[in-house]
Amino acid sequence: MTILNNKTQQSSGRQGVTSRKRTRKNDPERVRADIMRVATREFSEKGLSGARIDEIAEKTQTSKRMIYYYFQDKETLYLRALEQSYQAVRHKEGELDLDHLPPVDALARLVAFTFGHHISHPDFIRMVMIENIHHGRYLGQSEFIQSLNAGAIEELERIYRRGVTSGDFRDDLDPLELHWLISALSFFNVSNQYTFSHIFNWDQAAPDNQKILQGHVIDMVMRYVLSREAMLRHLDGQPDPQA
Amino acid sequence: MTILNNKTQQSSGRQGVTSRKRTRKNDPERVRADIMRVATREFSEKGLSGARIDEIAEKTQTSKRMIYYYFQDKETLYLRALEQSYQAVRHKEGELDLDHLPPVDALARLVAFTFGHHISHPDFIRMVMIENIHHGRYLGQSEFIQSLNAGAIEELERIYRRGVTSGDFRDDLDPLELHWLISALSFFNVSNQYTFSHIFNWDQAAPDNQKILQGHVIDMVMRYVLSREAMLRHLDGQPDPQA
DNA sequence: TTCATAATGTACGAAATGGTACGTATAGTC
DNA sequence: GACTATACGTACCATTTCGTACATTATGAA
Repeated sequence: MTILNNKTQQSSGRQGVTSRKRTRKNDPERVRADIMRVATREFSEKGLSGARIDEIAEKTQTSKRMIYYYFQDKETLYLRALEQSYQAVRHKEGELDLDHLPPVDALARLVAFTFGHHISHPDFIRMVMIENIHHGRYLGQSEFIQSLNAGAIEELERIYRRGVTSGDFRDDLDPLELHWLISALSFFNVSNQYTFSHIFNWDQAAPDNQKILQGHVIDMVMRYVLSREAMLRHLDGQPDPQA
Repeated sequence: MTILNNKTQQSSGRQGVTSRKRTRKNDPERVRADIMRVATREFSEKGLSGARIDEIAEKTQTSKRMIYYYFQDKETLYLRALEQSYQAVRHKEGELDLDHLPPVDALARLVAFTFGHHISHPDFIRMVMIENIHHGRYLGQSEFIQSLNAGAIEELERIYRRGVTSGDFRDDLDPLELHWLISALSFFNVSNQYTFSHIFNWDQAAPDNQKILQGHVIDMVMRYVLSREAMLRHLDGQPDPQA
């Protein structure tokens, strides 16, 4: 039972250069954010059951005690990490500034952005995958995420309506279903890159191939949405007359 | 140290109706298959780290000992379950009998089948999701899976080539990339149904909506693959002249 | 200054969990 | 029937892992 009792004089030797005494600084916001940052990475990498609270604590500036102080238990911590993941990828409306573009260009750009945005946030993708493995049980508990994403398709809706009005787009599509199609292609590109690459011995993540796939996705969506007339122009490679 | 030693006369009371004595029957194949069946379900439901060997053992007719006897450790068991999942969904070439159909019809049918096939095998989808969470580390160890899927796109390749020859399809597509597009749409439909349904308050799994989505996917792929001429026929709703 | 409350650190515990030691039974071969 | 390799069961162990008891310090208000 040799318990070393080095309470005093035991300094982490990291944050205090001037004061060598143990002058603890209370900084709840920082501690919370620190935990969240580490937890999000751990959960997204290893899943809810794979992540270890002790490991999260170690990678933190603080202790395991604080995790349970700010978040009741592992599941709550996971839920908060999930929420933060969703929040982190949510881009502000109008950030793309698409409303001034002709519908055809606007849609092409939105699809291109969505595709790239998914690539830029692999840990978000992983969190969503993990959450789906859990049948969306935790997401269902979060009214926060629901409200957050409620307006996620407003931008697409505006573009689509403009396109229908201008005659560039067919008028029989549902923006939600269109969003589903775009999401599917963008999501799969990140989520399944490992298995797909392995099985077909094809380096899907290689920049060249990513460019090819992005081109396919954009073109595929455009061809699906364009009206008959716009499609003919598209097939003939003619520029948009409005441009 | 009270150890109850009820070795004899301790019968599970399940499998033997006639013989009341403990007449154990050696049946390696059955034991192995039993373990595999349970393990596959457990892993696909809870992931590699979430699944519990003890729980798998409990749901088995046999004991934990046997799991380690036939499979060295948890990871090997997972790998075998992964392999079995891939094997289970692999359908035989020609099973669909598409080669006698005109290319346009054949492709539409292949897409429809792929979409439905994914729906019919949710645990396979889950295993693939889980494996991607693990960066495809285990799949990489299995030459079995790779050889299994090598010919997975041969059917699509044949159809595509026929379509190019007949003039129904454009000639600038790569069958592998085409397969990627079809897979993405079919996979996402199962993998992300929980989060997507929740976020947009839309019951994606409802039969009506599944029909709608399947229609979108088929039509989207067709529009992407059709040649200019075939596209015009398609847009005008005219039947395939070859039919 | 006093005092209450929020914030933090250390050590520990109970249960879960992957894996194994050890012994027994089965079945095919000679 | 004797023998041996394979198949199988029970109890157990070492470690991991989530979570907490308990003590202490910081901070702001009265």
